[in-house]
Amino acid sequence: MADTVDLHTLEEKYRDRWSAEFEADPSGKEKYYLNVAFPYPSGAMHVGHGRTYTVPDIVARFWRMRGKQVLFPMGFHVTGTPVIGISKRIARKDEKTVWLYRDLYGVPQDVLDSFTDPMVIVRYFAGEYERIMRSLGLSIDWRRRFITVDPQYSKFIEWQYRHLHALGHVVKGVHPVKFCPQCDNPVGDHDLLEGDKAEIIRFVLVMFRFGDSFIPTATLRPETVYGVTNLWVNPNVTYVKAMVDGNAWIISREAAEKLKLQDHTVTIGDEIPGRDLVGKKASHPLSGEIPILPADFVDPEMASGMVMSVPAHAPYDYIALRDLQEKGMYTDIRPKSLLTLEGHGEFPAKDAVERAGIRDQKDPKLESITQEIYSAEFARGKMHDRYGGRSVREARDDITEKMLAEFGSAVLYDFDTRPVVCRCGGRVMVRILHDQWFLAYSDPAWKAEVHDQLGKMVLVPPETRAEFERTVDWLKDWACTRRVGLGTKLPWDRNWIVEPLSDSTIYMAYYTIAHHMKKLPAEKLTPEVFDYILLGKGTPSTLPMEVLEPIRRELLYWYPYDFRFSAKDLISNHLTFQLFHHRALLPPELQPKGMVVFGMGLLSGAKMSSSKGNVFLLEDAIEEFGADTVRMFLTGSAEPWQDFDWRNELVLSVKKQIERFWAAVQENAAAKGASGGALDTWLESRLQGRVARTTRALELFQTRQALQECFYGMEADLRWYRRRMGEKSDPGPAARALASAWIRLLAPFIPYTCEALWEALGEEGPIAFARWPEADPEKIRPDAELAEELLARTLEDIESITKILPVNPKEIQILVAPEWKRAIFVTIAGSPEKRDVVREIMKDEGMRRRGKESADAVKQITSLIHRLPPGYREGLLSYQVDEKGVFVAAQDFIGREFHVAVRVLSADESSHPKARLALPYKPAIVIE
RNA sequence: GCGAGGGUUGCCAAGCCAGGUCAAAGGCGCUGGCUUGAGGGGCCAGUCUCGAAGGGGUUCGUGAGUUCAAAUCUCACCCCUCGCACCA
Repeated sequence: MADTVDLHTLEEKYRDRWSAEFEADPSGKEKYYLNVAFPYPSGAMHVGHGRTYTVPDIVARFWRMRGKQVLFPMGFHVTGTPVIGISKRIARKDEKTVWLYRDLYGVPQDVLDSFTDPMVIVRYFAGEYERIMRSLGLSIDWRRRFITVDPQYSKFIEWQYRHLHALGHVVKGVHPVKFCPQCDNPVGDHDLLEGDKAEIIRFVLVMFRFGDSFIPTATLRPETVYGVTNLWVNPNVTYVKAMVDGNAWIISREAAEKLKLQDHTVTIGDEIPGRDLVGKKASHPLSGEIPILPADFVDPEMASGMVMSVPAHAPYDYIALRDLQEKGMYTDIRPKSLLTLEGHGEFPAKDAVERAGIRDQKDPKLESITQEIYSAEFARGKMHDRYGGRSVREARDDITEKMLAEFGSAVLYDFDTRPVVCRCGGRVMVRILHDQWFLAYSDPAWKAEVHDQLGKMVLVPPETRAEFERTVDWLKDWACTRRVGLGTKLPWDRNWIVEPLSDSTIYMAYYTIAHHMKKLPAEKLTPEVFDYILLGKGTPSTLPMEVLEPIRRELLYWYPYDFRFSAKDLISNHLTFQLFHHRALLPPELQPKGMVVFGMGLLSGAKMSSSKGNVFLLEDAIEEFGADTVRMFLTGSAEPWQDFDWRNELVLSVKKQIERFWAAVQENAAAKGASGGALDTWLESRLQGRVARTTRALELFQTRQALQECFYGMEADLRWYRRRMGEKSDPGPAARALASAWIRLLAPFIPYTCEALWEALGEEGPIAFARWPEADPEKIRPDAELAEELLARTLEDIESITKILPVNPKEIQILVAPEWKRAIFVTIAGSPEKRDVVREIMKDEGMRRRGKESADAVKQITSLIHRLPPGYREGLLSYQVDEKGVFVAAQDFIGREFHVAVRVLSADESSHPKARLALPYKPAIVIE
């Protein structure tokens, strides 16, 4: 008996043997192609990555053993900006970054010194990823590895974008972005110190004429211009007169700065104190001449810093006006209603303010009331007939258009919350970018294609379907080009780089041909070449058909992919994007077939985060526990789509379990016991069920469920088998069969251990290609399983009794129920309608003669049947179990268990009062 | 705030869609016993609570409801996770 193994030696040995074992070429076998979202190699792998890649590996190994030709490839995503930032921080010896890379990730100093070049970083970590993935035992075809800036891959991107452009899916547009004037760059939410939730809002500037100038008031509700009674200006703020595109505007200084970034030429001129404007008049063609009034709530940082007042419909305006009027000022101004809203009076703002008991314009409740009125009026409001009589929703669009076209209005973008601060400390503003290219995901026709595609796909788990469908509806145009970062240049506009998410949408197809592409010079990979390889169109001139034809054949062999795996955070972008691109670029027969979405990883209950240092490095985990332990823990503690929690103490117990498995297989495989009797039949029968359920679980990607069956379940069966057999005898042939099947069932999960055992048992060939066990229905013996179940249940009963009894038992009697009770059992258990059963039974002459005894039995048996597991109950109906025979055969066993003599007899042979309690499959037990 | 998913007995986690089979699988931890090579070994049992007989009582985020019957169905509320865009 080889008790322990040196896992590390063992793993190293097979790692070498496996180096090229999983290279997969087209063959006569049915293919199975699965892939995972590739990593961005900017740091070390942690155990969370470990699970992301182990789950598909288990699936790959499973199908391989089931005889499919399996492709499991891997590449690296290196496009984008993060590594550029990292290299800069390394160059300026940023403390936190150096700590992260040198101390946490363990990058050697000389390597770290070269990290000032971003390409060095990604190449280094791509190498590290491969090394660690190999040590984790991933069955990847490494010949196909590529990174997203390989020149051949860039050619592939160029081909895609030319097509998307030609199809009208890539369009040019204007795009407001968060922008830091200090950095002179757009900033993403992750670049922000403050205000990362701020959204860009589009305001319409309503231009009020004020002498030779304009006062632009910013609003989200331009249709309310008909209800304007006055303007608001903050008397304590100093405004400026600025020349904007040749016209004089009176706005806040902040607003002037904003306008500069939004396609306006702005020259700031004289200052104008707010209080100087108070009491003067302004006018607009749609509202007439109105006065300018003072209000403290007017914020110079908000939009233009000028506000038009609609007291009938805007609570702030109503309150500010009321405050003034209570002091006896401007009492001639009346709110002016512009729409009707069901459930509200003429002036909804007034109703709401009064209902909420708002005191003045500083009341914090005003915010929510404003929101409430705004939503209600937008959803259900109807303009008065004199203002067109349309719904607010429609009127707003009309009036916006009209104002922009005829009344000199402009658009001003601003944030909904403030402040928004860049990491550099500078104030972030909205800037309009031009010439930005977009993927037109908002196109309804394109969306419809993706909905259609989703309908044809298998989504695991099924709950994600709703989220995918929502995402498709919700998606807007996606800015798909960048000015900075690593990546492929947009072929027709070389000032732009294809954005990182946008260059990784159909790369799964590239894996199928990547190893061929590597051998071809990039400059020969013209669009025509890809047209031929991917679409079968044309005759490329740069390369001979003898070269291209096998490449296309390989693509067609593997593609489309069967399943794509990824964590759930990619649903709202990548996983959905790739469906758009597949539909746009590839024919119907090459569309994706399924996706599996993972949960996230926790480390001892806390979120795993590299930047916070709360990570457990995968390499350390493999070093400490062994690759198999890591794999089994990561896939056995939760199903792939559930979040999992890495806890060292739990991992350690998994390691012990594997060691137990190792010893148990050795012991049972070497067993020489003679062909066993009923017990071997039982074990063999159990095994068939385990095999069937393990297989089923893996077909459904349920790694945890599969392990429950093929690890813990098998172990429990084997334990019972050994316990029943007793110490002395040697395990029989069923145990040897189990050992062989067991190794293969676990091979996808713990391949190193299983490969070693497979070899130790003298089996031919690598276990990765061994035949997956199949359940043999001939060997399933429900009667044998029922008999053991009966025994086990009775054993439990005896145990619970002996525990309660304060005395040491000297003898156990098992009193089996008489035949007539079994007849009742069969009648009741077999009857769908339990109520009439009693009457039926009592019709029988023999039953009636027993009187109360049979009536009691009916009651007891009904209650017993109610408690039996359904499978067990049905089994007992279909198969006769000779109760007495079972207990007599197990007499020695029971005696051994309890160290007392055991007698088995029929209940009607005993005069003991307990004897009357005997029920079918629940014998009376007398312990004395 | 919006969209999606989730809250089960010390912990992890089945069960919930198809209501009774559920005091509720399995693993971990802990407790006790056995193993007459004790130390990260194996086996057996217990682990909500009461019980001198295999049984009873109270539980499945909170509160209501439907039903003969609810962890499972309905409604409301509380809490957690993921996503909310140019970022991998």
